[in-house]
Amino acid sequence: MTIKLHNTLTQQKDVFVPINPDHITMYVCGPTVYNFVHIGNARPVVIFDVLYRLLSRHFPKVTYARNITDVDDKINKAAAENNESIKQLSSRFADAFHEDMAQLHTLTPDLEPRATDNIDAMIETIQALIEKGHAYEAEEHVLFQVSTDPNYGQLSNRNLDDMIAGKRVEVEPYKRAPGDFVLWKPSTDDLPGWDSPWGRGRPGWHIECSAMINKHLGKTIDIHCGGQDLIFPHHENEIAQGTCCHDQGSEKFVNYWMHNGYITMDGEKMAKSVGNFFTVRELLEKFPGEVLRFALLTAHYRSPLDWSEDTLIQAKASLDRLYGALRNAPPSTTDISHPKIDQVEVHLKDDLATPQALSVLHALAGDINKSDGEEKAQLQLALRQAGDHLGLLSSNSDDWFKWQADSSNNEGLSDGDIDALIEERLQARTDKNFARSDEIRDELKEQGIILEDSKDGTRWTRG
RNA sequence: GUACCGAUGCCUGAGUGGUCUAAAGGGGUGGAUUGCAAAUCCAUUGUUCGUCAGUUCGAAUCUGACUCGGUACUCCA
Repeated sequence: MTIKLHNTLTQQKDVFVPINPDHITMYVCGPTVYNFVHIGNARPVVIFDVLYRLLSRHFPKVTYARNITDVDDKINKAAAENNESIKQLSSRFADAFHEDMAQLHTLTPDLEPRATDNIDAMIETIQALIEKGHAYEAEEHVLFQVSTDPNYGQLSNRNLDDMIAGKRVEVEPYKRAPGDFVLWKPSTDDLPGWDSPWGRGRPGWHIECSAMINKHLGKTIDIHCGGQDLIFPHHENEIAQGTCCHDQGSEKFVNYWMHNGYITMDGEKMAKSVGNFFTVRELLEKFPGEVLRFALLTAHYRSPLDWSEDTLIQAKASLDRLYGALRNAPPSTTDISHPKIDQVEVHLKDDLATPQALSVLHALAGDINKSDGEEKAQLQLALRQAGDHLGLLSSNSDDWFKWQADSSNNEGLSDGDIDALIEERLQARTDKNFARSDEIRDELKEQGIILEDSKDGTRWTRG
């Protein structure tokens, strides 16, 4: 019954014990919206969507928050280049992000706070940190003084002495110690800024999450998720801010920290800065979103997942098999119980073991293909429901097999063209004119259309 | 320098002391089915888990060394 989650704080799988079983709180670090997201950015969104679905099945209320960072130096730069406001730029890419994530069948978070809507909360948090002696002003900046937090380094399992200060980036001269990080920084007139007790400026990167969690979810939340690359410094700094701003500095900020592994390309981390990435948008031109989602779930979320064309081809083939088992399934929304649905749940409750959960889906598909009648119908319902636990198999199976890349341009045969040719072929077959019949089938195959004859007629698939 | 992760069969990818003669899918091969196909079903393929030592009655799983690759200490999911 218990749910186990890998907690970066303890570096092991822990039994999930909620703060309040009647209301779970989870927060996922969302995108900085200055361009289209790549498939690596999509991984946490899909993975923690599975977590959200799981928690929602086991607890009466789950509040899932995912922020949108809409002020940041990369945004400022991009907006300036386009000669538009950061609001215009960030809104456009936030919309694009929502569209892309919808294609991946992810559920909408309950809250989606934006940084620029929460500047006041950030200023309050910074003020509290100054009052409690954890932050100081220097040259119009406000900095967090890391040495005042004895627990600093707890999440990333490192101590300041072991880190080589300024190894890769120059240490600013106004810092008291190299590890101190910016809470607030001044803006010149040409940059976005907000009035504050320290002059016109803008927030540092880490403060928004701490402040928004505090404001929207509470002092201590159950689960905080994100990519591994956020462990340090982002999440380490969030903990420092999020605990030190409270009266009881020892109050926990987050009970369970979950981090997903990287998507790699030829073994190397996919990253915008490296340039080795595919945007979700371009991948969606070639494959249905569900294929991307499935591919992201084939590996365990903490393992690296190497991305290639073959990854998608194999994911598509697997989904074809599952949807094949659902063909001619009776429409129904009835909740049913089946041991294999329970098996899926058992795997998901074990730190989101999605690969094992997917293997159960395949077992169900095999059962379906070997059964018929009422038993088959029941098994199909079970597969639909098991798939729903993973956010999969919600499409109509006929639509699935007729999915067409680039449906906007009219290259290739329309559904009507195909049906007409099948009609002609049927007549040829009735006449035992197999030469003509096979000719039509070969023509269609040239166009990527695969035919399947059965006693109930001929159906087709875009391969 | 410090901290950390990975290396599994043709491919993707589970498995962290015995039920592993390694899940599941993809791929290959043979058979059933089909006018022929496709889909489906059945069978089959891979004694093998980076290397070398060790612990153990027993290791893919634990320990040590090594090799290779990657990550963090910059922005990053």
